[in-house]
Amino acid sequence: MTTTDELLTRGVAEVIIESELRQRLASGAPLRLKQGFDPTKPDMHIGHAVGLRKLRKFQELGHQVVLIVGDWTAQIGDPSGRDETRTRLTAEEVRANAETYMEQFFRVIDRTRTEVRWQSEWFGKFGLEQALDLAGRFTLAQMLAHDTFRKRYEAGTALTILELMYPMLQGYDSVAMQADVEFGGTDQKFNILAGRELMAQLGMVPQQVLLLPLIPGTDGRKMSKTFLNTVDMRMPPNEMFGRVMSMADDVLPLYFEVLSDMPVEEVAEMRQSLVAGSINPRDLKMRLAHEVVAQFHTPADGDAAESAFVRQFVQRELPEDIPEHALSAPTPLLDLMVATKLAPSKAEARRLIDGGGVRIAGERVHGYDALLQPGAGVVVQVGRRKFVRVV
RNA sequence: GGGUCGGUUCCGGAGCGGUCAAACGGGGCAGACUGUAAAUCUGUUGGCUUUCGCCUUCGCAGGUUCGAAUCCUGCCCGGCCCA
Repeated sequence: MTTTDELLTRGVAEVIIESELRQRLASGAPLRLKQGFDPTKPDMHIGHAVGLRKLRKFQELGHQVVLIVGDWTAQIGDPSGRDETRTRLTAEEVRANAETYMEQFFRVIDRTRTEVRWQSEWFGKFGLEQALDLAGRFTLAQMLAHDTFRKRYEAGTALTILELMYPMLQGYDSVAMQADVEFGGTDQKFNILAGRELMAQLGMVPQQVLLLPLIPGTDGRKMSKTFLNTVDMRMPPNEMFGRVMSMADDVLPLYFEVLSDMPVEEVAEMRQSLVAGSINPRDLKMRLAHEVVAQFHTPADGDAAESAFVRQFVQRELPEDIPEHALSAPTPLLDLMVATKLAPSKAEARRLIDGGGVRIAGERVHGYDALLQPGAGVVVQVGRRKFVRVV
């Protein structure tokens, strides 16, 4: 059983207001834990799982999770951290994305102690009168306290009134759901505090806040779809394993802290060992990659992905699951590469060959004129991870 | 409504009549080194063509010119200033 101390410190960036939240936890009454997600993309990544895992720990202590599907806010687009207005999504796009979200939520959290609510339940019947009332409860000065808004305002880039409404809508969710605690990444601080503000104005007990750290992606920057540096919850095991292995070494302690159940003492030891250089980071990363795959798929998938990784990248053997491509006649290499998607165009295929990135049966290719025979069974390889077997 | 600056290849951002498929940086891809790490170094980054070359691309539509991303006209979109 997780202790309250660990619950509120492990993998937690900030608690507002800690003493109050401790009191409410101590009271023993089940709390309503709110977290919202804007389904702007079909895939969730393991950064999202950080918050979900924390919710799960609370659930194990008997608390109730309320997931808000931000079908309205997704259409505005959270301006936090953005230097320009986001593209607005249509209701249909949002709905389709939300479908896939459900399945992903429940890879981590307990379905039986979760209430899923759509914003359209309350905003769908929101009238202009209510919208204006909401807008009247916040001042421009308050909004400009938000770094993102202030910077854009000062830089003179476009900033719509609609975007200013975003925090208000998210805040209203907390009112509608009577949330006791709201969970979110550190980038959500302003929006979540707007919820506290609104609740207080309406005479409710302001929600407590648990802010979770944002984790870095494969390139060291914040994990985000926009940067193409994510490890997605729905990635196939081998790819997921590989992505984790390509992570920078210094993410290891944080990753173990927020994405594994490794005891905190052990995480602390690991951090020291890494600094002291008394442990090979690669071995730890293998363990992490295994842990991540086991968690989002199964432990057996984790084992399989690990041995496939060792075979392919450590021992440099061919992977087991090479896609096959049947030929009916002798085929020029360039055509084959395009047909099998090893290269997006013949021009790119030539560049890859020039750069020494193409191999046939393990031998580096030098000219463009190689011809592949049907039934040859040879493997054509581009780079270290793209393979096709010609049959 | 008026004035003014601007819309360039994935992104940022040069170019301002031919030598422009378009500098430079970022990102991506490939190679070297490795632990598919980081850092570093190298190459490459519209398509077709094995060469010559051809086609599409610089907000949109026309026009001037032997020739335009570059000049002109109209339109659309954004920033700033004035009202």
